[in-house]
Amino acid sequence: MNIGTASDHSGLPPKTIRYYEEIGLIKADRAPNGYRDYSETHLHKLAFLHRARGLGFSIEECRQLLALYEDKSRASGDVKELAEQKLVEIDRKMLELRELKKSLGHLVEHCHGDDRPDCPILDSLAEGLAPQ
Amino acid sequence: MNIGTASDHSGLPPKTIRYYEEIGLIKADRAPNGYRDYSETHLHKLAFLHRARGLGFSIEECRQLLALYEDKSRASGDVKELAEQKLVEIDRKMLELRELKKSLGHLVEHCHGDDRPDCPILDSLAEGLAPQ
DNA sequence: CTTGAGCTTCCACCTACTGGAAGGTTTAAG
DNA sequence: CTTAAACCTTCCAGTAGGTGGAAGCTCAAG
Repeated sequence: MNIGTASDHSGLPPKTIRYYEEIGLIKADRAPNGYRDYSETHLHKLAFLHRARGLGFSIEECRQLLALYEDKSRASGDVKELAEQKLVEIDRKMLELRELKKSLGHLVEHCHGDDRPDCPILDSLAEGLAPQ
Repeated sequence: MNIGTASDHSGLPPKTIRYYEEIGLIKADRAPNGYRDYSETHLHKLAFLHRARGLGFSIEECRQLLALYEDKSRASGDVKELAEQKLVEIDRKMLELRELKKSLGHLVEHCHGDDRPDCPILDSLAEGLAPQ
């Protein structure tokens, strides 16, 4: 499948997919005409990259995460350790999202678009910090 | 409080804090000696920025999110709409994190660092895609 | 067989930092 | 008091991760 279709399915712009190939993150096959050719497996990896990057994982982290899915890495105990470390990081991100959501939800509830002058937002922003 | 202390409390490197000031994202007061001076409110915003950036929100999105907490924005109905739109995005990110976690958890469970050649990872990666 | 969409590479530009130099300030030790 | 470490300042260059656009090739439709 061509890069445009792969783009549609993965959510990544063609430019970005080419860039990822350029930096050795994910290499496409080539059709006889020179066009990049993507398989379902490629699609999965691209969609995975889209998700992971959108969640704040760096390219290097994505490279590690992708390595987890490659045969050569699966034989090593380091891999499991890396995955577990990423799981901890994911839990932290989920917690942060919950806090962010709480802050914003608070805003939506209490500052409902009229001229009410009081806003408890900074309080909820303060989550986890010393009180003012 | 000085930039170093603000850095310790917010988790953002001093360089990044200065950069955020340079692009007009968050402006510090100045002490008589010319040093930047941060209040608790500044700290909250910096910690908020740290969280939001780490979760994949762009600088421009962070600028919008910060605007939600400023008086001038609170009088507008657009603000509520923006916040609700961000809430949808946060829910999506949480869902994606759960999927990512499922994939990785699967890996940790089934590929336990020995030489087992079979791995169901690409299946769980395929979450939401057409089957291979 | 031409027109347009889609692909290729290459190069420049953009965003979001990050490192380092050069120099002023504050703190703590001698 | 002074000197050294650990701050802080600005400025400038470099890096990471794309993104836009030009020039040119390819493919499917009319």
